[in-house]
Amino acid sequence: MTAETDPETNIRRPLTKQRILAAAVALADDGGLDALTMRALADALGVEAMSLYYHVANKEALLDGVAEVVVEEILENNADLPPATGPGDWKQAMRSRIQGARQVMLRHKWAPWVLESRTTMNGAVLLYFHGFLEIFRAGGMSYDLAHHAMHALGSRALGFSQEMFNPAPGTEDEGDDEELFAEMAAELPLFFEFMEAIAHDDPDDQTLGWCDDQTEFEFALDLMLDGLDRLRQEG
Amino acid sequence: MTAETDPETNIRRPLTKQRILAAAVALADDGGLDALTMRALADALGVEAMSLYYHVANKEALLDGVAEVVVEEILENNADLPPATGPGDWKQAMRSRIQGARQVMLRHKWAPWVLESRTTMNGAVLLYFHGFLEIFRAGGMSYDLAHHAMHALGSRALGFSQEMFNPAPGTEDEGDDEELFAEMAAELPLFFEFMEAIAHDDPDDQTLGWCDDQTEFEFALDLMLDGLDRLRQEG
DNA sequence: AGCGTACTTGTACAATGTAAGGCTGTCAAG
DNA sequence: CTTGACAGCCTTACATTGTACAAGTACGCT
Repeated sequence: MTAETDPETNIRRPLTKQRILAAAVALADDGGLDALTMRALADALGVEAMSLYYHVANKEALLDGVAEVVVEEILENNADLPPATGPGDWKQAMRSRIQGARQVMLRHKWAPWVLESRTTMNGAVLLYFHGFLEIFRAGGMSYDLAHHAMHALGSRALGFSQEMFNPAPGTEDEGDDEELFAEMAAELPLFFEFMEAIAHDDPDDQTLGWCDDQTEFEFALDLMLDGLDRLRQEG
Repeated sequence: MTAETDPETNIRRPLTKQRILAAAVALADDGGLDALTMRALADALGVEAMSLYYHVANKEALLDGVAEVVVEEILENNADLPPATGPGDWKQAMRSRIQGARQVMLRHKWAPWVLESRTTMNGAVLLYFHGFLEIFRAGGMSYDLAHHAMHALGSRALGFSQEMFNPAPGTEDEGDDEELFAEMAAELPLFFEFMEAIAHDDPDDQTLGWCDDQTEFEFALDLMLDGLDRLRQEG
């Protein structure tokens, strides 16, 4: 099976890094990160595994590329958002961009893991954060506060809050936790009441894991933004 | 090489799950997570790889166990901390426990990755969060607010803020980022000023990655705690 | 036609997790 | 003491993965 000619159009369509990355995203979208192996990716492109290595140094580099594609998707997604004009709307400007990022994460539920496993930045990320910087400045923050703010937001700035103990996306093994809860509730009195009180279901699919639904995400986000705004006012 | 008898004491020391987990932690401590393979672990215990499977279902189960050991270490580490007595000191009680957790994370820099990759909870985690629940209640929070608070704190509750783009612990590939920064600074005007303004070195080894030094951690932590306290007062 | 460059493939290997079944020592019951 | 059963450990083997290496193929240029 050679990939020189596309069987449909019969036109030669050489492999490119872009095509590879796009295929990688698609592969992960249906099948999860585990499905993204070099062989499977090559297969999806009608090519042998080793062919990928001409365009991509190794798998880490591939994931770096995938991460960049995802952030670029955020940038496109947010392209139409109005800029911040001053201290009055910096918070709203941040909020809408972060929500935009979150939309992209909901499209690619594996993306948080890829992003968190990257060790180096890339152009898209820098651009993305540069946008935040503009907003912080428009809001009248010092560089120092802006810097703290970015770190404080952490992964939330990219639209997700990587919580621990998320049942793997796709699989339904939440049952294990339920068991444990029931078991411990007897010994840990508060937990019983607690579990009763907070029982909340999640009808829509706005979840990125255990309890990380839209509501929780926004709660924490606003907590941060409000806190930052207060610090900003204090100078 | 059979493991029946310990060469030193010449006493038979059977494998146990505890010994395996302890060895796993030690292995990861020097060598990182990559060094924690079933074969290497078996080697460290003077045993064959497959012997581990009698005590541990598979590698996922091993990591589950390791995660639990780490949280148990936090619990021990925090055992002596005074309880919260009321609304006046709930924040301090939280703060000291989270700092305690952070100490443990600094001892096991690989632990954040293990914890974040777990999909199910365990007894130790439940105990740990139960302690928080007691504090929240002592502080006069509603269960609902307590619940939000836990999620908002997220991984910070366990002593780390898993930021993106952390140079891998051990390796020094921060250079890549520096390059990128320099490259983009020309096009992104704000960044130049920004980088100048925030340049901060990190003499002590209190870091868990890129900029996640003690200062940043505490900044975000206090932002959250202060915000929560405000919500608490508002009822 | 021939040649060099850009791209692709075939083959092969090492590292890893783990399935399946065999070996061995210990200990209780006969 | 013998016998059997079982807990604990090992041997062998295999599938999956990333990727080194070298040889192959197509295509533009002279």
